[in-house]
Amino acid sequence: MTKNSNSDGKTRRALPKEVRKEQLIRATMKCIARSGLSGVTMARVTTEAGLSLGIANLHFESKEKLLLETLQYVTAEYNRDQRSILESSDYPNRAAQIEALLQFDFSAAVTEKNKMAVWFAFLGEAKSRPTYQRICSRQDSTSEALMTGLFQAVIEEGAYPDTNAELTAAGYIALVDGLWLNTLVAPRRLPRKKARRVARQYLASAFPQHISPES
Amino acid sequence: MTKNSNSDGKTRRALPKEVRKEQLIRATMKCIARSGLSGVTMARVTTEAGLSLGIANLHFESKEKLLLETLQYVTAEYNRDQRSILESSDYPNRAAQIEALLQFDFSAAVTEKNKMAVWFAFLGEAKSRPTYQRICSRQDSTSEALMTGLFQAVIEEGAYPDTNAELTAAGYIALVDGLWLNTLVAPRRLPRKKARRVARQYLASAFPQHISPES
DNA sequence: GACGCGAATGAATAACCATTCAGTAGTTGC
DNA sequence: GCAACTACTGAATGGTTATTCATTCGCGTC
Repeated sequence: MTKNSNSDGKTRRALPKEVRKEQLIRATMKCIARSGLSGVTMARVTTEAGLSLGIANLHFESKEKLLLETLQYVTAEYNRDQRSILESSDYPNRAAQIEALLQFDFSAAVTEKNKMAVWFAFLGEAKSRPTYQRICSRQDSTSEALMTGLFQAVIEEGAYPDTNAELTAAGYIALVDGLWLNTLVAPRRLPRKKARRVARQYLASAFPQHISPES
Repeated sequence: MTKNSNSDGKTRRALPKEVRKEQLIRATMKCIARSGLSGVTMARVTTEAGLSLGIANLHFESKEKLLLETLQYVTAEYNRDQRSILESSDYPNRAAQIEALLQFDFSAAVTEKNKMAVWFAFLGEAKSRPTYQRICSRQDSTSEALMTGLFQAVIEEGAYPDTNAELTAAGYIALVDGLWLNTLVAPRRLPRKKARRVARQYLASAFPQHISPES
């Protein structure tokens, strides 16, 4: 065994920048979930990470940058995975693609408490901070356009003359945001699976020939 | 003319507690909208109100209480008016009642920028602050139950065997939240009237015999 | 096993901000 | 027009917290 056991942190240990950064970002997420954005202090974050006070300023330049990178960490993953579903041409049909989107949006990984807390903490401040706003806009033009395109194709396939793809996509995006928010704030009242059933019912009533309201 | 003209504030003027409190609450709303919850300071609030630093502690006991009363100010009005629509028996039929709900949720008064900013600023912190959570839960059991009851009655009237009142109500509540959020953060992408059209489409596809998808 | 480098520490610093309160001025009653 | 009272002011206070940096320590190299 080397002098620095990797288990618990009695001994100080030099580690590559990337490892420390991720460690601090995860600690920041926990702090935001536990005490809100305004309750985040450098002392709390570094204690949570089991490191010393100065470390956050060493790896990130300032608290502001630590917060920004934390937000980016959460959104980047979501955007990447959602994009890959929307842009894929590997699904047997469009119904399966929409189904995948639904499963993804309410998967345990996406709706993880810490991530949702970070997301909405920043959204709450987004209106007054252009930087947050830019990072937060997961429903950016591209994603919304891709989704509208998918829905339009489904509408043509299924002959749903009364359904408007653009409004349905905007609705789905907003509905998911709202369901996440309600699930985060009151998981008792709206557990994840119920949230998914609600979203499914939305899609089923827009595209009855493609999506069934049950499971 | 008395020594204290009520026009501009050169002269100091004693006013009843209620007037000052409302003045300070309005200033707080503006500050939250401008700089976010974490950017609110007593100095900013009192400057915005055109008063001196100490006044907020005089009328509210602490900053925390000022913030709490600001949140209550915003939610109380919403809850009162929404309740009165849900509990009224004066509508010619249930379709009109739902229509009123929709008009109300996307009226200019309800979606006013300052109010929405306050609402979501607190929601962003709600998970970690039980007090905020309690005040914020507009979708409290009672309202949700009333809405579910209304939808259930409509389902029976219209013979929509595949529609689930409970899920539809939960969905409407979440959709409204999500639409508000998107409208607040990116009014360009989702202007108020488009948000209303999205919500209308949701209700129209759940209750096609009662609500039409167009205006 | 000593040298050097970069990672990590945490006491000290400085900025910020809620709260206090002694003083000021408007208001009311007589 | 004079008290007595109340609303209001803002400089001073003290607590909190981001940031700095001199020092410590681990680790690879020779």
